[in-house]
Amino acid sequence: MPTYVEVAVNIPSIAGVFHYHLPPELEGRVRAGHLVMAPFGSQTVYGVALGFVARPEVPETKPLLALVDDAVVLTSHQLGLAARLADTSLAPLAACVALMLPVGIAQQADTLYSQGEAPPASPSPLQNELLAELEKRGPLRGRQLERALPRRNWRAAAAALVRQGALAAAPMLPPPRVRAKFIRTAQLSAPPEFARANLQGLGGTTATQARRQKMLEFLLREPGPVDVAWVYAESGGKLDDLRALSEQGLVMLREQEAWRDPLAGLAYDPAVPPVLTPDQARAWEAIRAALAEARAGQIVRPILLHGVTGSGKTELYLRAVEETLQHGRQVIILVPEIALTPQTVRRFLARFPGRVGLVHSGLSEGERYDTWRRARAGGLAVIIGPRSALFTPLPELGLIVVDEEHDASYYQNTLQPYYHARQAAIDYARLAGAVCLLGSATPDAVTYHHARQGRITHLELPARILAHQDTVRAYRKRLGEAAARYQAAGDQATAAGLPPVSVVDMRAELKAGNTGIFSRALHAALADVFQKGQQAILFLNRRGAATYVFCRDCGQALKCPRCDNPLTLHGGVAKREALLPNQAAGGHLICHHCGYTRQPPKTCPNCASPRIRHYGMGTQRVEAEVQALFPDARTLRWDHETTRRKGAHEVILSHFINQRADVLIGTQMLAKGLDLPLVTLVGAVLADVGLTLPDPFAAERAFQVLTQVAGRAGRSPLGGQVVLQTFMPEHPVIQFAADHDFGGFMAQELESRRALGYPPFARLVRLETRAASPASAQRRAEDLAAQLRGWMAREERRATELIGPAPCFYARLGGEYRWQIVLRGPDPASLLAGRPLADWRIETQPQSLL
DNA sequence: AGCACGCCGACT
DNA sequence: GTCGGCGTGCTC
Repeated sequence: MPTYVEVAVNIPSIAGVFHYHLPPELEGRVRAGHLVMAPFGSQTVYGVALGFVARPEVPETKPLLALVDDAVVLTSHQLGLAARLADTSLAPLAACVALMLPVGIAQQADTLYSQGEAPPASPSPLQNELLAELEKRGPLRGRQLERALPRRNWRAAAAALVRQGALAAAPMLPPPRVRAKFIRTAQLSAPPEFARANLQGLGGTTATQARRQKMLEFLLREPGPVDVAWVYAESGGKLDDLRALSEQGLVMLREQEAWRDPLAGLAYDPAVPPVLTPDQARAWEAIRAALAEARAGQIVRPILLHGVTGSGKTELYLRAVEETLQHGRQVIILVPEIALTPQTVRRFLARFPGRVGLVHSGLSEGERYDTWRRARAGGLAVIIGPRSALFTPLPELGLIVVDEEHDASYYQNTLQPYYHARQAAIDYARLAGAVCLLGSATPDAVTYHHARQGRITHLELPARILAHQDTVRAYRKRLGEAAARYQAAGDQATAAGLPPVSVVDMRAELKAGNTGIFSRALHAALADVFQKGQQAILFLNRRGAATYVFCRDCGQALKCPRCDNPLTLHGGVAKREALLPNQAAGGHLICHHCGYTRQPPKTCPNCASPRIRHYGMGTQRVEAEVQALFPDARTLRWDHETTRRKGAHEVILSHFINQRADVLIGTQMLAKGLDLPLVTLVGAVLADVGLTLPDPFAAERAFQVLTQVAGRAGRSPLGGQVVLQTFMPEHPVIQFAADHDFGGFMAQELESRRALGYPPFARLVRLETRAASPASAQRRAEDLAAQLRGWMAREERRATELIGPAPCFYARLGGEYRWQIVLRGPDPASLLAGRPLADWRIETQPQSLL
């Protein structure tokens, strides 16, 4: 009676799991979490053993072919997390398992094509191209042919040729792309006295003799095994010399596994932990207690560490890490994608030298693999990285930190599974018996609500700590300013207020005859900052900017007469003309809720002003304006265009931090947790952009981005100020942001979510389809809506509501037309479990309905 | 993902 | 009559 194994095959789009039996040679060797090779249809694939079953689902099973690696690729907790992710995201289990495999370890199967014996009978042009390609390049894999003949149906052409015998096709499984790296080491193997006695008579010519002598002398100084490359460098010798010494019994040659360490060569100073403020000390007690409870085997609630920018959250992370490490457990620290600057990492490196592993997109495949392997072997105790770092295998996970937990980069929406790393971290911590620590200055509405309800432990750090005493001292010295002008700051931990925010009504500017993009107040503030040699940030909200249509006299955005949703402009004018009078604009206005369409009006329906504009300007435009007004100011742009190059973020940032520019002009990226000491002015060029998007999460996003960007000012004893320019000065989001009133904003936002039935008071599922024509997308959406209504009726789901179908806000993406259906209710995802919806894009925790 | 099977239109 | 388009369904 053979053993049956359940396997998730490494083809992410395959929904099911499959049963195999163990051949005799693998009996007793395979465990859950092992990477195995299995026959699958006509191909051979990699897969992950999930566990054993007593009785296979099918009468005939095939045998597993091989065990790829003796160590498991997924820990038991990771297998649990994969199953949980598959359940909650409705994605195939194989896709969730694939998420946790290091890139390159499990290649996907392919077919190798080579020229056949028989001549092709009347080949088509495509077949000739295919054969010519093989003639030129030799045998090719399917993936290579795909690239050589993109978007052509070469597979059918190839199949016909195979039938004729003009082409040979063989299934193949590429070997894992990454391998451990080995280096050769040398070590003295004889007692030093013996080696010294043998320094003469090492054979060969005098030159050879001298080289080998040098080698021995070097090894006499080095106690342990050393990389042979060093030995060569010291002696001018090579492997033959070492071999000769080895034969004489003087030297031992060995192969040693080497880690490719991305942090090698990064300098840091060990740091001493500072004294905690009373707020920090209180929070720390709660965190320490939770860590102790978790170690005692209790399930502990996640913790929200809620503190304004600069309130000392990072120090608490560091203490929690230290405490966890002291008990022999490991830590994962998730950070937003962009925050992975040396600035962030250095504090952890300084505190835990040699124990920190860094995961990020800039690593080579080999470096990433080695970090993964080292973590799995227990050689790294702290892993820092973006959302994917959550899936680093660790033998005994004790703590997961999610820094800036509200950050949008924790949500994956490009590939299946569509999941939120914050939720995954909470689930994973529970499975692994670890503590999950969430930190933010502006927590997500859902997190915040749960913290208020007690489902998450809520710890607050209300006071700000002054930072950057040293930088500011240097600044004062340089400019010779009287230090007395600033309040004397203590050596450590002095409370500092949040910067004052002024709201500028751009309608009044217009009435006063100022038609420029900067108000008089912002202009004066910029002049002051430049004159003092300080720095400024100009923030431009791009989200929704292109379609924001509003009246420049009364500030009203145009709304749908049927459902009061903001109307959006489609097919409008080119961006550079966006601030010209309306007659230049074409296109039409659409409501994305109900489909209402109209021409852009000539006058404002609210106040009859003819000055209706749609807004659109880029960072280039702002930069040009600054240069025109302040010819001496050095500008620096930080936007999508200037950061496309790898490492560009770091370059721009260090440029600005080192004061090689006076003003940084950028988009959303500016809002991330950057620490820019000399910035004393933040200007939001048009703060209301993004408020009028037809999305239930628009207000929260806009508030977050404004609060975060305002927090960039005044992080030092120099103080600072924020200027928000707006056409809607009375809008609550602008008001709450200006008052730094997170609690007030959230109270109102949650009340409105409750009234309208949005998360956290209901759950949403977003189903999206894409098609080449709008009509076919619409038809598919309507067909599914009918089907969904049928299922809802059959299951008597009266509390579940179907919204739509409607075209998505971003109705065209990559040449395809998008339509969507939204389900809302207590548990709408359960309606879809197990349904045949493979070609639909389904998000169970949508972060936007655009 | 691959690949077979099966059903329709346009070529030798 | 066959080739080849691609829609559907299956792989333990």
